[in-house]
Amino acid sequence: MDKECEILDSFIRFRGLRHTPQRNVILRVFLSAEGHLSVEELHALVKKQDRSIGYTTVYRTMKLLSESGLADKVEFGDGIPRYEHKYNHRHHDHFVCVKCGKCFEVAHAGIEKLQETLARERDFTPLWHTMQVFGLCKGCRG
Amino acid sequence: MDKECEILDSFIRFRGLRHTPQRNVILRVFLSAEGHLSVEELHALVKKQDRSIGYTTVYRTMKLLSESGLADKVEFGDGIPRYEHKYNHRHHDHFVCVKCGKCFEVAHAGIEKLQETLARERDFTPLWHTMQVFGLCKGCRG
DNA sequence: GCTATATTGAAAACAGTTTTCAATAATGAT
DNA sequence: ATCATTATTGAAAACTGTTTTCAATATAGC
Repeated sequence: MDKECEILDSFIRFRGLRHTPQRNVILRVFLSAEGHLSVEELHALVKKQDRSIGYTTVYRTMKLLSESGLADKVEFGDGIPRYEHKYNHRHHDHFVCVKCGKCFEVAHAGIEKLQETLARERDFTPLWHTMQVFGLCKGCRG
Repeated sequence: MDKECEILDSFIRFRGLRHTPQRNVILRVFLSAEGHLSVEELHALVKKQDRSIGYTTVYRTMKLLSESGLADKVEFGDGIPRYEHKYNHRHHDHFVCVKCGKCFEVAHAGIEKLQETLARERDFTPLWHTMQVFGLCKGCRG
């Protein structure tokens, strides 16, 4: 968490932006929360720390965290973007249960390799990718 | 195209819905268009055939085409869902150029296999998946 | 043709996000 | 510390893509 604060810190300095208590609160709340959070969920958590922080500021700050490489915006096809931690987290794909909504993260070098190969065959330079597998988790299959 | 009309036809009958000229026009326009079309783009094409058809009807009809298995809704991360042909088209992944927006379709059995394996290892029953690789195409790399 | 009701298009409502704007607050210079 | 500059904030308004509402219309079965 110290490291992440430092990253935001230098990003803010680099861009000529300013430190604010709101940004600190939002970063802290985001980092201490697990899983994939929508802006709405994040705002609800943030308000528990400081009810005066508006959702506009959460939107703006999450954009900032994305740009600084601390957060990653992911989409699971329900139209609601969510944010997950990015710093110190290897890239992974998502297995989403269509019944309970739970989401498993899967990192596998083979997939990345295969994508690289397919891209190269088509003279395409891959920069990043997203993959979601939708299905039923163990508990929901019965 | 005859086959697709037949599919919509029986889907409409099966569901107790009704045939309308609007639905026919929209299906025809969708089938004769190439690539990945947003509702807005589709509506523009449809209006060339019949200016009285509203965008609401295009939304409703595309939902119908999806449900009947003729169309597939795909998302490329820019927040604008697009539709592509589904009937007689094998599942494929998308390579999207982040500069020019062009989109290549890639079908590869290896990826599906790998996904199956990973899913099974996690006691997860995969139903469908989407994968997008973002990068630079040959022309845009220079 | 007649009836029941699905469909239509326009407008309104809606949801999530972004912009606007006046008030506030952080930063660097003094 | 004080001041001047200007980034930031929160609320409200605007915006965008989509869905719902509703009265008018059109379809399908009798």
